[in-house]
Amino acid sequence: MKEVAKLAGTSWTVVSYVVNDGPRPVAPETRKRVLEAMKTLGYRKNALAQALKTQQTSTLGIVLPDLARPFFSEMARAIEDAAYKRDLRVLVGSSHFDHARQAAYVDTYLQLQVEGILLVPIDHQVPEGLRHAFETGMPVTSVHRKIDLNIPAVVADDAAGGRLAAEHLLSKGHSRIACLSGPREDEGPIETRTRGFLDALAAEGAPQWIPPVRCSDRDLRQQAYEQASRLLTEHPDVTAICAVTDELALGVMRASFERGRRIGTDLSLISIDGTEQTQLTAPPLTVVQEDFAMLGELAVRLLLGQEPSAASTEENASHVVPMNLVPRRSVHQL
Amino acid sequence: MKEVAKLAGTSWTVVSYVVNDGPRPVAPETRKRVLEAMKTLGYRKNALAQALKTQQTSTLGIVLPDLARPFFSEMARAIEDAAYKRDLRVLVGSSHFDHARQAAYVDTYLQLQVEGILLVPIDHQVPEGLRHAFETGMPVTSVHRKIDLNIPAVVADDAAGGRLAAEHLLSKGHSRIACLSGPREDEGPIETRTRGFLDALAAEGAPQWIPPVRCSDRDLRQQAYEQASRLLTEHPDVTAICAVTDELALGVMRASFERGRRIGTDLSLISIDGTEQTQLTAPPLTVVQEDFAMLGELAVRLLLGQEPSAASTEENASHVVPMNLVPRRSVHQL
DNA sequence: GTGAAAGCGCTAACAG
DNA sequence: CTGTTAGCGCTTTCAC
Repeated sequence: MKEVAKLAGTSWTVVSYVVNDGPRPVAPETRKRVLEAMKTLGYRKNALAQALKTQQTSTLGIVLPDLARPFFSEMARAIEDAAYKRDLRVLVGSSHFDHARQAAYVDTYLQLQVEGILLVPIDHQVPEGLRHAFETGMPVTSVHRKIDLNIPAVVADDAAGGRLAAEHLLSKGHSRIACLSGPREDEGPIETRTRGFLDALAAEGAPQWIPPVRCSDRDLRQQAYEQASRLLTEHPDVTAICAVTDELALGVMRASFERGRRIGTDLSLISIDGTEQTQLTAPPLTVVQEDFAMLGELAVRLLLGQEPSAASTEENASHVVPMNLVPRRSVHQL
Repeated sequence: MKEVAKLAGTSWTVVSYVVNDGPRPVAPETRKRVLEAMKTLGYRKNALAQALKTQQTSTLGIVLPDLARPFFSEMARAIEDAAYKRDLRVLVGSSHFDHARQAAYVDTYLQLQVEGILLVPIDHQVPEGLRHAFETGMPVTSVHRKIDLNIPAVVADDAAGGRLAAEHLLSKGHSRIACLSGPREDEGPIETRTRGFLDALAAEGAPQWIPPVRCSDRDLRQQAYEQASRLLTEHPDVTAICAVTDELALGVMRASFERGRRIGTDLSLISIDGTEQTQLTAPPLTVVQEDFAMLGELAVRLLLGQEPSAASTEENASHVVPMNLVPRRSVHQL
């Protein structure tokens, strides 16, 4: 900067003024000289120094379980897009479902003076250090699952998701409907979806036919396949399956493929998530789709305090983004 | 820091010494007091200030086309993992195949004084500003495709990938083999794979049966499906298809599903990429797999100058990571 | 073993 | 309109 000032024959203050276009006016003449000097020197402001001075890093930190899983990577993209629009950069880290790593990322981000932390938590536990940071003013919002009554959250309407799936299957005349779900938890998206599904079934006077088939967390994708296989053999008369996540649904597709049951023709399948991969399956999957774009948008708005904090309906400041039924080819009329 | 110093009844210098565990020794007694003070005050070092002083941000910048596409998100994860191991944080941005946005990210990262930039380029063009940065000492490496003879790159052995696919199909007795490829380019991974495939076919005395079917970049996934459909109708006697990317392969699966041709039974399919989603298809896809972990690892090593710069075989400092055949269920013996 | 002081590159009073 | 100056929070010589 000094260099630029010298070359332009002025003081660095003025250079700062033109770089930031303020806060004081600069004579057009001077400005031109400065601009020129910047060009020839290839000057680029040091965002670090600027941040140190202004206390504004224009950077967000994201911690999520696994950057390579479609569900999370679509979330990450949505968040990144929302951030980009607002001229914010994002640091991203995968926790790999490891509490220590999750906490480590939170800590680093704190040290880096991010403007806020977006956490897609591993489970309900609040990472070491995050609570304190939040209470002392660091903006924090949890995404996809709530971890604390006070920490704002933006989650999908998982219960409605389950309900939509159930209603859709019912409306197509199914009654022997199975549900493929994840490990039983106390709370969390998986459980909420499952419950929403089951409740809707009951509400429509078609109570659960067989209990939800549970896949354990370890090696989930393999589990999905195995449990689905078991399901199909033990209950050959099942006519429709609701998979609580897309990955689970893919397991069902494989299992039914191997048993010669054609999805969308003699077995219906619906899943909840709606990641892009479900468009590309054979046949394309009917899904209840999470609105990732809105989720991301809302998450950064909430983080930046640009959202009316719709604590109206919820006990805390959490926002709920709607889920939508996207009919494709995997559900047939019975 | 001052606070901590005061509470510990010493000077901030000493606090710095204990925080960094150096460069001067500290009396165990004093150290304990400082540590205590840090705890009670919840002190966390300001990484910005530290970076400003030391000129070390411990941060890498990544720019890639689309964070949500499995191919890139697996790359991103691999890079993130490699970075995490070395205590480096990563900023990530999606260019969305937009040159301006790609350049914008490069520029921001430069301003943020990252220690290096990892670019997964949109095409062969070197983004505005990147070349200059590189030439003035900023570590830069391009990943997945080369953009410049001087800028180090780490790419997969795409030609070998194509060859492996061809050889595998041939070894299973196929001869009416089609190739589903992307838009024709001058160079780049897609083209290299295609060429490798074709060359191997010729080398094995089984020259191309029909020319590669090209999908244009616009709406690639839809194209894959449509072109595959066309291929199957126009050439019903095709017995094996090599899709040059996983996304293309998914299109083939859908098209063949609709035509009642069972993959792995009466139509063989192999694809190149090997993203995780190919394990979950029905049937699981036989693929030529890119070693993302090694790619990421190598990329950051190269970036940090920790790699012997194996310019031996290549004209520039690019590294080539091997590709591996992963036989699954989608290729049948003829 | 400890402390005072300079300075990383920038912003923003505050004078001129 | 422009220039001087004092820090932002930290590291690190250099004296004590």
